[in-house]
Amino acid sequence: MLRMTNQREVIIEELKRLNSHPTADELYEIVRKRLPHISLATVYRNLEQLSEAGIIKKLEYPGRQKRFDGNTSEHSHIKCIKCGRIADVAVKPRSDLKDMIDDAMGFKVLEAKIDFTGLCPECQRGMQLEGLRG
Amino acid sequence: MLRMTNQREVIIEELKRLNSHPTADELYEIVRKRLPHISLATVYRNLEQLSEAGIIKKLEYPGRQKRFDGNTSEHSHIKCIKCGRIADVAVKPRSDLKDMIDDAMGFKVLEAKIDFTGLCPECQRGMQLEGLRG
DNA sequence: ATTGGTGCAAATGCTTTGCATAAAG
DNA sequence: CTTTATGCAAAGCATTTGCACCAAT
Repeated sequence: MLRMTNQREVIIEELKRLNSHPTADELYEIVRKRLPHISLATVYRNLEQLSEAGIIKKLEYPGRQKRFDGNTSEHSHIKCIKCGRIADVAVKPRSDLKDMIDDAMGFKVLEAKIDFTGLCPECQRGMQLEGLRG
Repeated sequence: MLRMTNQREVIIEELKRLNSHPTADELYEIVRKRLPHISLATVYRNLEQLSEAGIIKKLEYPGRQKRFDGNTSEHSHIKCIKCGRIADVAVKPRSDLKDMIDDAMGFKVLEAKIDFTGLCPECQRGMQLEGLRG
């Protein structure tokens, strides 16, 4: 069973406090302010275990780093193609997406989720500036 | 501009011939039968350039390796959570998914796609066997 | 006392890059 | 001839792991 260590407690606290979706190393930098000797491996191990336990959520998107969410309630995300930032998104009630499949080639469909990508407000501004320059 | 080298030609040919969605190293092993001295780096570089040029498609899913598709026509995929295999999927005509967003937090939505995950026929069988054993 | 957790450094796995040489246009 | 491409080996980056020590139950 999971034991409540100091490290684990601080990792949970800090992640739940944030409403962003940090990567393991971003959270490591935050947690380090309270526990200067914590190891990055500990952060990785805990994020993995805590998401398995359903205490946090692991957001696996294509690209480099995984991101983590302290908010475990059902909600959708949108990811910025430029900076990788992830934001929460409110989605209208919808009919079951799984019904949209006509032919799944013998697969057993376990999950069907909408994957939004876009540009965050910051990167939209950045691109306008680039346009002015050249 | 892209030059047509022997290596590039064989990479395109073999990928378009397949109806699977190989990883870079899987395709490398296939191409190697015709070009034994080709480098894995060449395969990676070409897959990147060819997908930028729209000649093939890069499938970026969470998890370990990227996969590539010689079929560039619009179609959906489903990925097996166990073995990572990707299959094509036929999806019913649907209203614009982008309209499902109520609040995108200021993001400019560029893409909204349905992301299916499931178990491929082989892995379903595998799990039945495991069930009998354990 | 007995697990499970931690810090560290090293290893891993996929992918990218630097560089000298070779081939395409 | 001037790019662009290639092969090789080395580097990169996010993540995982082995191991000796430490701490929670």
